[in-house]
Amino acid sequence: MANEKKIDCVILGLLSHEDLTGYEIKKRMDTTLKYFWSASYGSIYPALNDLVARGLATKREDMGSRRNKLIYTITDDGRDYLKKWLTLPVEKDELRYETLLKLFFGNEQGIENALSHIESFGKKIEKELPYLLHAETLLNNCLNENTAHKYYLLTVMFGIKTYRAYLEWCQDAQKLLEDNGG
Amino acid sequence: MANEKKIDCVILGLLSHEDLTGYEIKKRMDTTLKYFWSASYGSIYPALNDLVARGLATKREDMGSRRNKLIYTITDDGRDYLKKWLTLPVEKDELRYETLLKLFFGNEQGIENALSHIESFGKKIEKELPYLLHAETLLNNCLNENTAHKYYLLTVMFGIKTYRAYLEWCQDAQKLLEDNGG
DNA sequence: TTCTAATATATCATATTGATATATTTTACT
DNA sequence: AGTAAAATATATCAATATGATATATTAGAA
Repeated sequence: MANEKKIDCVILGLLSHEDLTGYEIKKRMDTTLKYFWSASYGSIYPALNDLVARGLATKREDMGSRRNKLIYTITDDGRDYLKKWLTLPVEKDELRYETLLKLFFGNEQGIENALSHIESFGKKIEKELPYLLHAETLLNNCLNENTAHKYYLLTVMFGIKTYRAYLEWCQDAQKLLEDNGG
Repeated sequence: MANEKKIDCVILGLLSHEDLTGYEIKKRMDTTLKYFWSASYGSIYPALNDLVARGLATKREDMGSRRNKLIYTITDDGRDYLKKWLTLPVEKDELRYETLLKLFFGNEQGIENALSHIESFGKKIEKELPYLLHAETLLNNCLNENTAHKYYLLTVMFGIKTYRAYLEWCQDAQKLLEDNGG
């Protein structure tokens, strides 16, 4: 049981919470998980077919609508597979920030350009932080309703801590460039 | 001039500092850049050939050794390409942390498992932080030698800020799970 | 001298993205 | 009631990247 594809594990994880369509899985990725994971339709739909073929999920058509809606459910084997993966050591935590790449090579364009990238970065973070703070409040208020909530809260807390560190860094970085300018 | 492949930009960025072989480029990736970017041989070598074909870099054999060593140099066109890319807005900053994924779905395995992933994560960060602190000291001591140094320092400062935030989060996360356990 | 680690280039199956095509259904507006 | 726009939903594909591996040379240690 090696070589677990991450996309399989994420999908099974989401299906362990509730039955979902491929489209809904993508939405979860783009809202809840986007702070630490992402995936495209081009990986989600093939993975769903594959999970069904391997007996880790089942597929049914939604009879309640005329729409071509395919709802996926995790099987017992799928849940075992997910549980097993959860115990395996983490293989890779990767940060891939184009902003830092542009700053690292920043000498080629100079200070104004670097400052503008730092400003854009800071604005993006400032815009997203309120959503994390809101999520933190909500989760703190319903922590005892469902044991799963504290695990969601963990990831939200991570986002808040790092985003605040990012904003502090923006200030330090601006200061360095301005004091050390020309 | 749209659709710049990131691998092309990173390689040109490294070549803007000094002439390098593909192997040396990979080493830079795995040491200096690894905190915010990565790339494999499978993307580096084809990209180098492509850059030469497009006139953005030149290739020469190292005559000083019998080894099959190919040294790459950035051209004026390559430098223009890099400079242009540096002014374009950042397209994507992405964090992809398997640790957070396993924690998000952590309810399926429980608290002990989650705590063990947090502990591993914390140890990994504690191990890497000294290298960043060392780099910070070195760069601060030679900031006026080369204008490029302050740009390197910017990325090191980012690493230190975020790694310290990670360690704080580890403590908060452990506390939450232990207080809220069972 | 011989073994190991580092240097160096290269390829390839597998995996993923990002963009796009297609079609239906719901919502908002007139 | 009609219709335009937005959201829902599945799917595919070229371009790209990874991770593993093959191959060979050279430097340094024992």
